[in-house]
Amino acid sequence: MVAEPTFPDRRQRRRQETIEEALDVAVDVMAEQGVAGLSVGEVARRMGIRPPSLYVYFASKNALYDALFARGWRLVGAAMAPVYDRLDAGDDLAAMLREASIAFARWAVEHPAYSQLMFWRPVPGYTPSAEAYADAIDVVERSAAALAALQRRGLLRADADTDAIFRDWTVLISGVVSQQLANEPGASFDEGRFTSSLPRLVDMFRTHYAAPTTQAAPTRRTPRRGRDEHQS
Amino acid sequence: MVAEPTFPDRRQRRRQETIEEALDVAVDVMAEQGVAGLSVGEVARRMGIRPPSLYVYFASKNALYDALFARGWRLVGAAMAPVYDRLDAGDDLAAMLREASIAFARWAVEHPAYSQLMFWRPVPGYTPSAEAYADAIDVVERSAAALAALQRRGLLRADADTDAIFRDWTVLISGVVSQQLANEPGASFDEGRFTSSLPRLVDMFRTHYAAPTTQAAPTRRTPRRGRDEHQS
DNA sequence: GTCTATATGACGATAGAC
DNA sequence: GTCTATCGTCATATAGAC
Repeated sequence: MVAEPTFPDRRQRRRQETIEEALDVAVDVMAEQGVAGLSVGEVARRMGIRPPSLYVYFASKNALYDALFARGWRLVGAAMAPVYDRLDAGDDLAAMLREASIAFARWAVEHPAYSQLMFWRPVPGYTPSAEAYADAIDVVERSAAALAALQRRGLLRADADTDAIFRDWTVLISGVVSQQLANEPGASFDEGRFTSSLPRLVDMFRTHYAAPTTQAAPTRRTPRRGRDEHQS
Repeated sequence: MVAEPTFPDRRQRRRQETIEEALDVAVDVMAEQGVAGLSVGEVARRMGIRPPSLYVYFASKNALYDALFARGWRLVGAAMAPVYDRLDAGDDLAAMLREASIAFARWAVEHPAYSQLMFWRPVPGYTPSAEAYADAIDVVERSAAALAALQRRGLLRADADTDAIFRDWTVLISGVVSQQLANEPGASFDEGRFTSSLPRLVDMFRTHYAAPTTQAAPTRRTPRRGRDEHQS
């Protein structure tokens, strides 16, 4: 117990590397065999270890799915991060919506195995744990907050229900992703028949929800004050 | 071979009834265990027969999936049939689009097991056969034809690409269905958060694609003739 | 068409030696 | 942390008697 030969964090780093490798391999397997076709034995085989060894890192097969689910949402969240920044600062509504929709849909289409696990629930007996689900909620709420901010800043019409705007937004994106993954699975994002429709659909959304004023409301204090200045 | 004791078509009817029963039970199993969790043994168990007996009716498990896939598309096609009729005759674009979207989405949400098998591809190792796929194509092409007819009749704008209209339409519907099934699986069609957004989204679609003329073009021969009168 | 019996195999998961 | 060995379960599918 005293004077250990190796640093504990070094052990932990090795461990974490093995876990990451297992997850990478698992994604490959899901991509080839289908999400529900993932098997612990196949992952171990491809890693060059025996199936029981994997149980050192994952308590069960569902724990493996859970790690993949959480990792997927963290990855898509990371892919969206720069977009959120620009959404909070930019003034060009059309460009921002286009960029946001593309960032999400592109990631989803280019990571079909993750997407199917995250957006559909194709694995009998697996439900995301509360911990894994928290990563999903993070992304969803950041997206909802970004749209709500656009509305607060006067870029989206004030007379529309904030939740409805977001719900319609997710329907558009998930519709494109669903159709693309289901009906043209092999196609790239840039060449997909459905992903190609994304700008047009986003434009439809923007036309419907853009604030009537042509001039975007500035972020700074404005002439018309006294109202609308009371939120955190 | 001569003078059979029972009528062949009677035998065939019994056989067909057994097949239908097996499919009904299979849908129940998919609904409970997940689409990929369907097992021949479980179906047999619930029917009160032994697993090998099912192989008299279905050559393999994938043949069972195939029958379910085809049956699902025939069912949704039947559910849509009256809607197609009204689409071809009616003049109220908003009402027709609303009705069509609701008919499809309602069926999908109320038959989640079928829907997941038909719209997503959650079963490792199963791909619909060409025969089963033909039933899917029937429905898709009838829907596309119905929208194209609306455009030809002047209810949808002539300057929009016919394929694009249909693609956007399917994205809307499938987006609603996907989101509803994935995020609020238990909810009824009438109470679902996403299905409730359907009328609003369809209205967005209509606003975008409705022909600019406020007055709908009549179906009968009209003053402006000589053009547009040449289709089967 | 139904059954019993069985081939055949994969899977998830655990025990315990090293 | 890795392995061998193994348990137990479930699955699809076939052979052949009745």
